[in-house]
Parts: sequence; C-alpha cells; structure tokens
Amino acid sequence: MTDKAQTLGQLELEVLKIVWDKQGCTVPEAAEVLAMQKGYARTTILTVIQRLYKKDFLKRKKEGGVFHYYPTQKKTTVLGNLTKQFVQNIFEGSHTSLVQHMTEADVSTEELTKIRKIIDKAIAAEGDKK
Amino acid sequence: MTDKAQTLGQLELEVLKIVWDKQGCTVPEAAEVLAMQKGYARTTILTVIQRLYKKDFLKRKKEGGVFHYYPTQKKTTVLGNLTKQFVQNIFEGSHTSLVQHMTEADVSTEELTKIRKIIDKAIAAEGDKK
DNA sequence: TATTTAAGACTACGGATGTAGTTTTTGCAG
DNA sequence: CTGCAAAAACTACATCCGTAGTCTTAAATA
Repeated sequence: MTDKAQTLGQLELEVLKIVWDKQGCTVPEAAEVLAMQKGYARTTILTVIQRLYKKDFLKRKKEGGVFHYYPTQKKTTVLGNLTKQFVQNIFEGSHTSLVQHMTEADVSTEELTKIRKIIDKAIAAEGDKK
Repeated sequence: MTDKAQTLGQLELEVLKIVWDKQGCTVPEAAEVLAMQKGYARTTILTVIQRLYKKDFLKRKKEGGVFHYYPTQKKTTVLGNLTKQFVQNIFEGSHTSLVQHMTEADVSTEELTKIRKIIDKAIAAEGDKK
C-alpha cells in the first residue's frame, strides 16, 4: 500500500515519534505508551499506524508473527520538512520573521544563548562552504 | 455570532493576512486579490471570511451598505501564537530544537546574520528585565 | 487439533477545512 | 416604487484526521 507522502496530524506525529524513539516497534508496543498514558484506545493507535504506513512514513516487516513498524525517514528530516513548510506557510519563507516572533514569546536566556551558539556555528559552516 | 477561537487553516490564514494588509476590507476587496491571483471563486473567499468571523478572528461593520471586516487581533499576536503552538507540538516546546532544524535547511548567511542580531537583542532585553 | 486470544483489517462517524453552487437579501438606479 | 446587480447567506460535498467499535484472521497453548 503505497500512497504519496502528505501531511502529518498531531496524533500521527506523536505516534511517529514513539516509533523513532523505539527505533521500530509493534502496534501493541506503541499503543502501550499512548493508550496507557493518554487514554487512547488500542485501535486508535492501530488506525494511526496504518495511516502512517499508507502515507509511507512507516514500513513494516512481520517478525515472529507480528508486524514491526519502522520509520522510513529520519526524524530530523521529517521535522526539518515540517519546519520548512511552517516557515513557508506562515512567514512566507522568512526564517527571520520566525525567529522574531519566537523571541517575542517567553524564551529563557539560557535557551537564547544556546540558540545563538547554533546560529554562530551555522554561520561559520556557511563561511566554510564558500 | 461568537464562537471560541480555534485554529486556522491555510487558506483562512491567507485571507486573514490580506485583511491585515489592507487594515480592514470588504469581501469583494479580499476576493479580488485571491480570486484574481489564485483562481478562487468569490464565494470561496466569502465562506472563508464568514468562518473567520465566526471564529472571532474578524469583526465587521456595515459601512455604505456593505460589510467591512477588521481583524480582532494583531498579526503579530496571531503569528506568535501559531509559532508557540508549532514549537509545542513539534519540538515539545524547545525553541532550540526549532532553530537547530531551521539552520539545517538552506538559510542564507545574510538571514543568519539578521537572525543573530535578533537573538542578541533579545538576550540584551532579557538581561535588562532582570 | 481445537480453542482462546491477541493482532490486524474493516467500517464508521464527527468536526474542520477547502471549495463552490444556489438562493436570498438589499441598496441603488430608473 | 420597482427591478437589477451586487453582496451575503445558505447549502453542500470531498478530504483529512481523531477516535474507536466490530469483525476476521492468525498465533499460541492446552
């Protein structure tokens, strides 16, 4: 079942994160985390995982009679794409605007400092490439 | 018609941006921009505006026999909230992660430099508050 | 092997949103 | 005052996602 990759709903992302964390897992395993903690029904998680599978965010393999699901993309890649989309849709591609709005929220000085380091590093890296 | 404020779809945001830009406008005015440029039907824009109105993102006033719609919230506020939500949902509230992923996309050195300035300013401001 | 049980598939429903046609209202020009 | 054109309301439909029940299949165990 292979469709084209589209978007990710909130719960879908949550489930996907679990699969990333566990570096692959079965439906019951994922369900345990979410069903127990957040009161979801087991079948809800099943459905979501099946949708992620259809959307090609997960692949699967039968091991010991049970399907094991694995991410098809790295977490970084997916989150990066989500971020790119977000910046595009909300800020017309301006990362600067994003950061501007971000800093207007309550971000701690520690976080800001860490962020600056990241930026510095990125600038340095850019310089190198040239 | 006053409901509780919820979320914003892509097109809804687009329309809202137009109203912000024009600092208030009528449906035909907004429709002109989007209908002409992107091929939307007039009624589509109407519907979207009515939904934004229901959701309290817009208020209206009849002027010269026609409704004029005005934003109820500042653009900055809304975009800020969207950003906050995004960081929450995707990066569990870590702005650092957001920036990390952002820099992994192709961001120009100029943008990075501008961004650093913003961060510096924010850090300075934080220092003041204390 | 027959039965219990866990896993998976299938089906469904409601709300949100994109999208737009059809109908009604109403302001303005004869 | 009346008819017309523009504006607004109403209605509708498809898709996506959250959410989950029910039915089916397959695995494990007695």
